[in-house]
Amino acid sequence: MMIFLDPLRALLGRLPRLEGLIMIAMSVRYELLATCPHTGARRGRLHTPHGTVETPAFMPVGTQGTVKTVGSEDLEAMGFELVLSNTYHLSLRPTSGLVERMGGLHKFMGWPGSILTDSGGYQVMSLSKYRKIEDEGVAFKSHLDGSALFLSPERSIQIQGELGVDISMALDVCPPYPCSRDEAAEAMRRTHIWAPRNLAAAREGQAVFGIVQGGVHEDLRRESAAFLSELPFAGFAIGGVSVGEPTEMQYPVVQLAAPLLPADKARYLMGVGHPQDILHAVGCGVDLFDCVLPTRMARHHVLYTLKGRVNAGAKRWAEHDGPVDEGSVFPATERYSAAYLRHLLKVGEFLGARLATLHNLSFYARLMAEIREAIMDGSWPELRARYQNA
RNA sequence: GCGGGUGUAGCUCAGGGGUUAGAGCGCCUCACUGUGGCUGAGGAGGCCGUGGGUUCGAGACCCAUCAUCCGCC
Repeated sequence: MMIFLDPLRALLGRLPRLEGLIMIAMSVRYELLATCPHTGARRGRLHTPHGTVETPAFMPVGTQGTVKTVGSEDLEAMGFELVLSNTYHLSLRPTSGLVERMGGLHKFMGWPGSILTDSGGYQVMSLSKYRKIEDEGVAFKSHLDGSALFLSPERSIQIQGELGVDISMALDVCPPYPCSRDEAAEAMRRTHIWAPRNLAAAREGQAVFGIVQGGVHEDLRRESAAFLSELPFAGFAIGGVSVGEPTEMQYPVVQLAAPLLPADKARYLMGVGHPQDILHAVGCGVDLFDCVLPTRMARHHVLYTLKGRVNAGAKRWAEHDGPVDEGSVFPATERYSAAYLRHLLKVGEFLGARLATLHNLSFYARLMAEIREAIMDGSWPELRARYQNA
């Protein structure tokens, strides 16, 4: 694999905009405030053009420029400072050009906080039957109407620049699980070839995060972390996890990769996860998370509680005149009984999905707030105990 | 009151003499990880209205009865 590194470094050395890249990285800056006395957890701040993100932080997923069923005012009220959106989906509809003409994604969705966009790398996996990967980029056939969309690293970064987001993710190749070692190595190779091309395509002030690949293979993960760490990314992500692998295979990857990433930059674990997964990863030194679970589970009638997930559509709630989650009543949902929520969910009313989403996002917001607190005051073991059934 | 129809799973209904009675919806449990906006996988649940009869054998055929629907007085 080392055979790929030298030509890439040579290529990087010839990039005309390399000097500017150092400045670009400064538009997003990570500030370390404290480390946990019990684990490798880090308490920090991520400074972006749209404010400060207290870390560790969770990003609600807003693929189509909206966190499904909730508004930007709701996200603000729950205390979120950073949301995730998506290059592939927004470039199909309404197109990045339209968003740019409307003043950028922040203004378009009425969101004053920070935004990070996935590059389309995840769609390389999730929409695998609609695309073909080459070294030049990924040729998609739109899942909507079959029209062509070519995402190269340059194009993905350009689109994210037009969207005007705070953090652009590098286009990578996210392999599924299970996959052969050869597939994982090939995905990593392409991700590495593309890494400097992503950086070179960035506008002035556009922060780009690099993504570590390597599947479940220790040597590949080491190689990927080492390779990417030498590039002037504004932050680093661990990709290619939460793609179907069992928990016991995900944890060692995080444990290995997180500490290998530069300590002065933010570390982002993509697509994770369950509350337990987040607690584990924070303990390994991860600062940022995103996951569809709280929002998708809500639409599937499942609420997160400290006692575990609860099916809020179950019949046992039919005449329950109190909240589903007795222990934690969140402001957005406290006035509605479990009986009413169940009714809304069962008949498919939008409000049901919205209330469940508000509940789950509030749960995740509180989890992250308590994580940040526990790192500072040393109460990490107590926090782990509190969430052991969540 | 007369004539006709229908009674099978919580609901709507298949099955019209031959192993252990089925479907859709509903119900229950589990799954969902950088979102293709209610998906997927399992499971529970029936004295086939009631009582008699025919038959080796009845959810099915016969008689009675009850319930219910439609039409006519």
